[in-house]
Amino acid sequence: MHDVDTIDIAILKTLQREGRISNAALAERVGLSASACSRRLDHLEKSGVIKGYHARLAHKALDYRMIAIVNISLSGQFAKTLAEFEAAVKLCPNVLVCYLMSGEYDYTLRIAARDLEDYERIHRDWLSALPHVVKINSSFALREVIDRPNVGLG
Amino acid sequence: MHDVDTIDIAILKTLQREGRISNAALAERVGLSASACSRRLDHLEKSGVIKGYHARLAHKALDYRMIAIVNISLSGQFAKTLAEFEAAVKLCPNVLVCYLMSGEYDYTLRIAARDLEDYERIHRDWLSALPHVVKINSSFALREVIDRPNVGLG
DNA sequence: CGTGAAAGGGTTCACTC
DNA sequence: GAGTGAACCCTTTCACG
Repeated sequence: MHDVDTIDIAILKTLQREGRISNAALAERVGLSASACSRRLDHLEKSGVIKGYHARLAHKALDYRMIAIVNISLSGQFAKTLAEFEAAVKLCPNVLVCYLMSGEYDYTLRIAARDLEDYERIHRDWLSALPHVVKINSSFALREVIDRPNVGLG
Repeated sequence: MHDVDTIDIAILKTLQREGRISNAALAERVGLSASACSRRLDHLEKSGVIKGYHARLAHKALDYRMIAIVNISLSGQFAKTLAEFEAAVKLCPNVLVCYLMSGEYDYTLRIAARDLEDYERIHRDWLSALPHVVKINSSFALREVIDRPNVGLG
């Protein structure tokens, strides 16, 4: 994909934590001139190492106080079954994360809800209505211990 | 926490998708002057609605190809037990997410690893070594279906 | 791969309504 | 709360080492 050297790693580490830092400040952190840093950053973005930049919002400030982890099993693992389920799940704005999994359940979802009543609505109107679902298992987060955007580098 | 009006929502939606957009471009998107937009952004950051900005990196480009979901139970739920576990888990750089949960297991973790061998090392050297652990259950992501940084706004 | 300079554009004031 | 203008700072690109 792209060779990533020590200075690139320093750039990535900084941008993981401070995604809106100015190029000038970033250059100083990693010990480069602004122009050299700008070129490297451009390269990292264009080669796909950096996939994007995102503001992290306080779910609580936006009145999303609940996080549920939901495991779902489908009636089969045919490609068509999976594709139909995934197309439907992508339409639900409360789904933060969805993985196809090995093991007991086919999918693991992380879902944000305003409160228990809101979750009940999501469960009834969205999750239970998803195609091919045969088993749903929900549990709720009591507290967030860690939420890192990326794996810690070197 | 803070009153968030329609224009604030527009600002937040934009910054979720394009965290490094310039203030001038952001102002144009939401129909404000640059100075008004800058003031609102400042307010959203200082009041804690925006918790930070982060580059999203290609785990694959950094040779992290595996995501594991790990459920862990402890020997008790005393505050001291939880605190000791959490302090230890925060030291492991491969842990992306950790929630204290209701239900069968006490914690759910999302872990990034380079490959199965790397995961085996993490499991042995980190997870099994965490204090008070009595039960570990791992499963692996076969494919990422959804990974949104935040809940979809209006 | 790095530097420095220059042009263009962005950010941030004080001020105004 | 929002807009304007001006000073200042930053980004980007260029020629060059």
